[in-house]
Amino acid sequence: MTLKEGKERFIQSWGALGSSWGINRTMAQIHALLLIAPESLSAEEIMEELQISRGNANMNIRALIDWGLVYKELKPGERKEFFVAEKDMWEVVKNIIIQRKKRELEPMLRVLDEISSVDPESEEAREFIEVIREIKLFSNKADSTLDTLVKSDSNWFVGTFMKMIK
Amino acid sequence: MTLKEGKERFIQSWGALGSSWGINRTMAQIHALLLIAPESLSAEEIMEELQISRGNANMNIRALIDWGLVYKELKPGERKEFFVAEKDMWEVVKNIIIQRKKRELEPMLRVLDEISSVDPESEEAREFIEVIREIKLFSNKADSTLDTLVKSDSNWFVGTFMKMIK
DNA sequence: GCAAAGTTTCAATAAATACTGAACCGACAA
DNA sequence: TTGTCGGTTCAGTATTTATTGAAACTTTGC
Repeated sequence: MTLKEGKERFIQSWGALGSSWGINRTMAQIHALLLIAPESLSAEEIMEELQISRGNANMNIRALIDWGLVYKELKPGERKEFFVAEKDMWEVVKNIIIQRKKRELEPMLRVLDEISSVDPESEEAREFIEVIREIKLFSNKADSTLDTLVKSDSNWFVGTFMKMIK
Repeated sequence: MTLKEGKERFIQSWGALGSSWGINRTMAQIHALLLIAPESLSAEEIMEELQISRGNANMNIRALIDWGLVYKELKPGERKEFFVAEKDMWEVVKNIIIQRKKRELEPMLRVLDEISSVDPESEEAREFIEVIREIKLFSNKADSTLDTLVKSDSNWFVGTFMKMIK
């Protein structure tokens, strides 16, 4: 397989993976492109490589920066911005966990709290409250487990975890 | 908050959560509806409750069964099928992990293997191979961690994990 | 102040995804 | 054999989501 084919395959697959996880294809592809880029790239280069418009590139690059997966790099003397991806996969996953926790898990926990307040006037209502309580319990546990996970370091994940739970 | 409002809020939020994770809104809503239903429901009842068509209901119920999140229940004497959700959240999460691992992580691992075979003829190619190698290493670790996770029981998650890693 | 180089925004549009509804299938009972 | 009750499928359509491209904005140098 040639380098060119390999790169294309990777970008395409990473894009597909993203889109089945609710991340738009282009955003994932830009991420892939930057992951394997030997140097930081400018918006122009990204547009060129992926055949996308300026607006699209800009918005998705911003989103990647928001997620902490890509950094802006200002080269001295150059007026335009360059972008590099975080290459440490543990950092990548940690940032994704942090963001999704904040954007999805936490709002869900708030909803679960709110709806716990239905009047327990009927048997059905009491059963509803109970189901919600269990989901809440589980979600809280997940929430704090993820917190701990995010605080721990890469080594822990790569090395210790497997032994510990065996 | 009334029971009706609470249920609606839950179904709506669960649907939204699903759609940000690449699961279609209706599928997540049916799941939510079944999670809080005091009894198993027929396709008709689901259609009625969520205001969706027969075809839509049918396809998404099948998908939920595929994922192991919903069971078919045949009531004696009744001709039609009824559906119940798996209520144990740990089982729910486990099944989702199993499915997504199979559908997304494993194919990705295969792609990473394939593209490891690019000719290391240039310096750039060697760098590419190295980046891919690291991603592969990390993904394999994630893969086996998830395997272990799935094999362990609910108690482990709810009870022991937190203490262990502190 | 003005032009050049670059970035951001967003309304219009394209593309992807989900949904509908009608036709079809199979099991059963009369 | 025919009719009924449900389940399944899928082409056409609707809805949602992503993308484009042009205008507006910002920064910098002259």
